[in-house]
Amino acid sequence: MNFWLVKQEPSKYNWQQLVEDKETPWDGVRNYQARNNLRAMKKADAVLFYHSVVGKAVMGIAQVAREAYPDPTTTDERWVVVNLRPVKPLKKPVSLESIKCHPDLRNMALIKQSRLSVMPLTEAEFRAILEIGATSFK
DNA sequence: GCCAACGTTGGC
DNA sequence: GCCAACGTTGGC
Repeated sequence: MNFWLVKQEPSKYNWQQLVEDKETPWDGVRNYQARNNLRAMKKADAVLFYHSVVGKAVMGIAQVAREAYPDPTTTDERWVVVNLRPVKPLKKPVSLESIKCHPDLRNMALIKQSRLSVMPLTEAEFRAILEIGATSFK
């Protein structure tokens, strides 16, 4: 299993909407690096959902329900989406501030490359965030 | 609202 | 292929 983090401004699409939708295509990615990460996602990979700009916190755990396929919101064949499904919310959202304070998370792409919207995590990073969020995950 | 970081575009 | 100009993202 691989570990990922996706981010979105909650005013555009947020964790609560994902919970209500049960499953959603992660569309609109228009950046090659992020696109390549989407392509590398495998079914059942774990994906943290981060709210950027407003909230600035990891809200919950999702999983890949469907691997990359062409983005239905464009005819441009360069772009792809995956489907995400909510797994569980974090007991406590993990703020950007607390991520920055954690010694094992200082090298996360979230911090080093703040504009990237889809990024891989190491398992250690994934586990550390769950620990801060007081949330278990098998 | 500002600005740094970064990506894209287009002229040469 | 280089680089200036411009646009976007996202933290502060």
